[in-house]
Amino acid sequence: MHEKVMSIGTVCDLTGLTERQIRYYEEKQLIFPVRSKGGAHKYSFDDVEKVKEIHSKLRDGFHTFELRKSGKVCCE
Amino acid sequence: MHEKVMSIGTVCDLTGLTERQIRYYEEKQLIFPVRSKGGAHKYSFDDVEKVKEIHSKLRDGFHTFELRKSGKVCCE
DNA sequence: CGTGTAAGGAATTCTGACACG
DNA sequence: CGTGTAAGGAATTCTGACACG
Repeated sequence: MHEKVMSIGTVCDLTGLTERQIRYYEEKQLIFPVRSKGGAHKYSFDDVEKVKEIHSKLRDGFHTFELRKSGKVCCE
Repeated sequence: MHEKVMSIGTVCDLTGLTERQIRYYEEKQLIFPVRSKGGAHKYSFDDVEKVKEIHSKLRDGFHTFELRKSGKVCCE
């Protein structure tokens, strides 16, 4: 489930989050989608799970830089 | 692996076929993608496998209507 | 810090059709 | 029959930025 095949819109559907949130997590290096020819970001099912967990941790009071350092959401 | 999450471009990448071929197999009711809000077709990994097999059978001399009837590529 | 939004451009996908054979 | 292509429109995604706080 680490094949990067879905676009951001699908990730939004699966997680219930917005494009903005997903792109922000990516900007903070918590997830690493691949780029297709046209520049579109492609995500895997693993990424979907990570995004959900990141959002959950943020609600618990954590910050993105803490999540990155702790490796709590870096499962590769 | 039956979750419909990828767009046709990704299916092309994974199968090596063209959009035209994939849409044709769909027109002949050999694969059944779901539609997202915007009208885009979404495919699953199962669909990718089916597409590969359909193409393989066609090269072997079969016709789309035969594949549909025989159920050789209808694994749902 | 994490997220919302308006902005313009670029790439993707869709449909129906003509073509070959 | 199965696939290629040119055609125009609609929906998607991208990036950088201003905003709040």
